[in-house]
Amino acid sequence: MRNPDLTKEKILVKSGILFNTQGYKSTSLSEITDATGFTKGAIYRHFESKDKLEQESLYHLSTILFEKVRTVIKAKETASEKLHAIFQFFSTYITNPPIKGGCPLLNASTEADDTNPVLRKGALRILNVLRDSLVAVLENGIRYKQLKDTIDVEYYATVFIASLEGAIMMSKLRGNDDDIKRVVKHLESLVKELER
Amino acid sequence: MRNPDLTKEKILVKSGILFNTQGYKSTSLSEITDATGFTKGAIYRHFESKDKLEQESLYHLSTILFEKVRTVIKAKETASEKLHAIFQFFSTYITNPPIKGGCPLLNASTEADDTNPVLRKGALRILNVLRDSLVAVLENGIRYKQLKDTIDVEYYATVFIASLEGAIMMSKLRGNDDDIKRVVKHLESLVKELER
DNA sequence: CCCAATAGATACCAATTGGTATCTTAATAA
DNA sequence: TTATTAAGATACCAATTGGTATCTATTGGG
Repeated sequence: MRNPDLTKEKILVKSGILFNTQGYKSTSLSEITDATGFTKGAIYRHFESKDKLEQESLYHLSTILFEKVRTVIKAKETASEKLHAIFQFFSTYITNPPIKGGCPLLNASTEADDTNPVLRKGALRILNVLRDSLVAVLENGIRYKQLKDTIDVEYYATVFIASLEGAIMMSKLRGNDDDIKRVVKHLESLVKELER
Repeated sequence: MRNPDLTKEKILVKSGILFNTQGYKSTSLSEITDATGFTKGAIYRHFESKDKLEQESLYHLSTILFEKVRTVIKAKETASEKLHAIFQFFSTYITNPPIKGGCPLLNASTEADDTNPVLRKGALRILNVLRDSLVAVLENGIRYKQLKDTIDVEYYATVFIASLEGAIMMSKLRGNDDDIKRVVKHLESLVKELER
């Protein structure tokens, strides 16, 4: 009947949804107990404080995100195809959200003011991993002669992430995928220019 | 001595900073009384509820933003120069923030989940005004033969805003302007292609 | 100069916050 | 089967939350 590992997992899943939709500080313990069906006693057995739960929850959200991105990348052969797949993944982010409440990077980053170093650190990690993934795809594309070797990979990785994240914000706000589709279209044309 | 209009203005200014840095729901009335030096009595005389204060505060923030953008645009002649000036304005947003706590659009939009229609509406309004401004600049550029007449203005306005907002998120998170500068560089080159 | 209106301060309210101490119940090892 | 450990529930805590009722003091109009 009892399964502490599963309990912790359930708490992470449910609180992750709440944190990602309502914000970390604005989500109360009682909302988490309501959502999970567990009591405060159970939560504080698995997490030493709410801050720690927020931290682990963000980490949990990011691993879900990375997993999705990684499988999307792995499924394709060439750099262009991989980039195309990543863009496609983001363009369905609003209409078919893999994680409720929008992008965890955007959410955590926005909430992370100077008074919340934990969220900031977590968000920074997501940004770095995401960037490293894109840089790797671009570098491999250059190595295997799929892309021009004059490409500034950091530059394009930055442009890709910024455009996609901004577009997610816009599309989520508007409630449709018009904006993200426009941006993806633009990024597609950008990638075409990078091909050799 | 007493000046109710000034009092209201002061409350809006101070609470605006707090809301924009810490978030709307996470900022408490007591933080606002501490920051303004006024008491709850004063605040509730000018604003019927905290929700209303949040709403008016966001509106106040947005007018500051629009004012800045508008002067930046007005100071230039051609469409390219206007766009250049807007990009420049955004590129100094992190190192020299006109409003503490990052972009009000990004912040309000991220916090505005389905349970906060007031913030959502305010954010949507900012996005629309911003977009309309860019569209107007592009259309005028076309009209006066500065830009190619084949341009999809909505498309480019979206790409501009998404890139800039995403870049602001990244640069604010990283604590430097590397990312926003990269993105602006990219947008500059985009504009070059639009010129005729 | 005084008085009515209003700006703002003070004092309260129930509800909720994160957190803790304690208790019960379920699983496990002997 | 029983004793031990740990999982989770219950009951509490002080502090804080948004909000209100009341009170004081300042203001401008007559």
